[in-house]
Amino acid sequence: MFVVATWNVNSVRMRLEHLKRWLKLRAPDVVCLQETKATDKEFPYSEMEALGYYVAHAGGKGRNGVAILAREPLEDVLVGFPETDDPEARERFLAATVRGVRVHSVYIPNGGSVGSDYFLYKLEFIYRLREYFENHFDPDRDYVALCGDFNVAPEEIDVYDPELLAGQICFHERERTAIKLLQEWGFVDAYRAVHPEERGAYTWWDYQFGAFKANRGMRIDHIWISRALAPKLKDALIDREPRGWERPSDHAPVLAFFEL
DNA sequence: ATGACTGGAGTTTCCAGA
Repeated sequence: MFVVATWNVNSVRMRLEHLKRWLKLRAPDVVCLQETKATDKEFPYSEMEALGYYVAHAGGKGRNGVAILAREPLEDVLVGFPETDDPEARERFLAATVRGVRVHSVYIPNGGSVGSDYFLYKLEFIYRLREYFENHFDPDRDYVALCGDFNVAPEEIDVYDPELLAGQICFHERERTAIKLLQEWGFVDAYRAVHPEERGAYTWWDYQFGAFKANRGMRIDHIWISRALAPKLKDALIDREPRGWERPSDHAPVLAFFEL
């Protein structure tokens, strides 16, 4: 089995013990991390290598930051969108090839408040992702995985209260339209493919309001795979366990299991 | 009705997160 995971750790330095514990527990082959909140210099390379992982990291000071860990060497590492020189994208978009799969660790901007400049940047970022996949891959031939914190819950069943959250950040119609267009390039949502009807399956819960205990959350972290890769998918799950550990990330990891 | 939590920067308070 070839196991691919994604996890927004909300600071790799604050979460280092959780990350190490979880890597030993689940032993995934590939892990995409987001919100490492670390410069490349601050990233704990040696700790990951000690656990048997090769590492690619692209980060900055204090915010953002994405990484890919893999048990095999990472080939053709790409930082940021290849056709633009958006410095922020260099902390939010990282790609590498592992076992013939082109893996992307992406941290789509949160977007701040609906209608702000930052919200427009979020939409633009999603449209640029669509263009990138259009320009570089064929969804019916290439093994592509898009993993990360998308900051968008695609469907009503992906949020705890669709009426309350309609029009709010991460569930606004414009975000959902953009993310749908990205998916229509040729991606299959791994978790939803395995659990098509399941409600209450979330990957993020607010630190406040006892949200995790009450399971008031949103499914905003995803592993999307190209149609070509989809027949190899055997299982997918959201690992709620580390969200219950002491001083956790506010996100839970998502895992997808393949027979390549 | 409002706030309620966390991490980081950098200063003792603010911003961003979602």
